Amino acid sequence: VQNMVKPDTAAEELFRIGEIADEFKVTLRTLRFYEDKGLIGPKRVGSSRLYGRRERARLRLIILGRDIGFSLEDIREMLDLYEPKAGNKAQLRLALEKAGEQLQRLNDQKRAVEEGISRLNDAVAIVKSQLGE
Amino acid sequence: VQNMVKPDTAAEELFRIGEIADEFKVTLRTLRFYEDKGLIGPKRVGSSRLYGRRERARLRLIILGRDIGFSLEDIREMLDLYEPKAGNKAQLRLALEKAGEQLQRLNDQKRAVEEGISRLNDAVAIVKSQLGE
DNA sequence: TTGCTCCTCACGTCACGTGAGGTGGC
DNA sequence: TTGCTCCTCACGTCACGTGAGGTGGC
Repeated sequence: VQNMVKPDTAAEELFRIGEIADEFKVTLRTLRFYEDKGLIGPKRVGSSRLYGRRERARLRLIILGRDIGFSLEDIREMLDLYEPKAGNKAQLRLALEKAGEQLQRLNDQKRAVEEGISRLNDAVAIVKSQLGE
Repeated sequence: VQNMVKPDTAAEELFRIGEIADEFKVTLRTLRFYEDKGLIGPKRVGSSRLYGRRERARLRLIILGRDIGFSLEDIREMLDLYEPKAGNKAQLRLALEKAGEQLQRLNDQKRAVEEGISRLNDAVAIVKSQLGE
């Protein structure tokens, strides 16, 4: 029979920068840059970086936010929302306000992307007919 | 009775840089930058710039492309598609290829934006409940 | 020893932002 | 003369890209 009891003192799984870069499809430079800006703080062994659960969770949010058009500074502020210490009411209200503005921008962006898709499709159709296909 | 005949030798309507900036919601600097990069070429009267129909049409496409994530260099190449001289078959095929890749990216981007919208909405709901509203 | 992966500077790039200092015509 | 709008440099900024030159352990 297998042992049903696993010690939760099991060491956290740690990844090297190259593995993280592959996982999130970013460059090493990008990961170091985000660290420089205070967005993440991997552990160190010697001079090498090691990324755990917390850093990977933050990275997911950073990259999502970045792809959506947030500045890294905005993202840094928002990340605090997901940290347990974020209990300050005034700060939460501020985050709500920012989120509202961003939702507006996101909807605008979605419309722009959709318009772009349809325009590109139109252009492709025209070019194809010009090529006689 | 009104005159039904309008001379089509009527002077083209020309706009100053400030008017164009308002219309397209960009800065003067942006318009001068695009000119510097060869994307537009307004007429000059003395040192002042004057924008006609052609420039405004190009600007619409430039800004749409930019908002959608094209580089200005990509946009410059694409603009040639809309110019009458673009008859070269090889060039049209190349544009088709580029358009296909871009459609792929646009669809990815649309999905990212949609995911961002729903994540932000989720976060807003959580924060609101924490604030007891 | 050779490869691989990691490291730290540090300059380059892209798309503008932001003054500085000045001209032109209502 | 004062305001307004326009002009040309030219340095700054943001989010990295891209080497240069070097270290560490399988």
